[in-house]
Amino acid sequence: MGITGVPAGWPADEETALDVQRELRERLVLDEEGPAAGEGHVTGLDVAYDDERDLVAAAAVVLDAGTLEVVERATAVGRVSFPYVPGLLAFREIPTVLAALDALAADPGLLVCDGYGLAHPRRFGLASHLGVLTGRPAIGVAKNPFTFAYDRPGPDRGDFAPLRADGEEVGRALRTRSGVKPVFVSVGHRISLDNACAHTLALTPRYRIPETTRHADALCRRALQEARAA
DNA sequence: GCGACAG
DNA sequence: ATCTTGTCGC
Repeated sequence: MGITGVPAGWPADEETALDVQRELRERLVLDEEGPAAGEGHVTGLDVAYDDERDLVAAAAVVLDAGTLEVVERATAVGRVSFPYVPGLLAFREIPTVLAALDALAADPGLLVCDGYGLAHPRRFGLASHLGVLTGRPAIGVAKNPFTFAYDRPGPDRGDFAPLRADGEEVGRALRTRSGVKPVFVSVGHRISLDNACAHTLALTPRYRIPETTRHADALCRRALQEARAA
């Protein structure tokens, strides 16, 4: 396994990235229910950075949606492809994430991203971008509210409050653990918001953060450490 | 113009 | 994201 280079033609400046975002947005599919929660595979994706050494490590962990047991794991190490710019996170994370996904032999099923999908300034966050590029159903589960305002959801697991933008529900602040800060769920591609929330609850039997993300987070950090040593 | 701002 | 020990609580 070598180091994945930044793809030829990958946007290098914000203006170009915004153009690409606008183009890909047209391919977003929002009229599908998506796979049922608890069935098939769910794949967690996450990325760790070392900007000092210009290194990025991504992890993809496939789980059995019913048992939440690990089916397969893959990692990829690459070069930083874009600076962090709120609203353009996908351009920073996607090249290496795609490399990790390509290394999988199993069917990824639903892609679970660490970030947003439709709940995005231009309705095309990381989860939507990755969904369109792979053609797969995808959801975004973020740990922070980004720029969206929301009413405090009820105190129990399963309670939620809409994330609104221009009067429309672009996502939900969903309580995955009673009495604990909610997570922020939004549709990425080819799935409904209700179903995205059902999947998120199915993935959080014990912790606030989905099992998919927890596995991917631990794995990409380990991969980054190994890349530093090499 | 000044902050806020997924990871 | 990342820099970072101990510590309170179930």
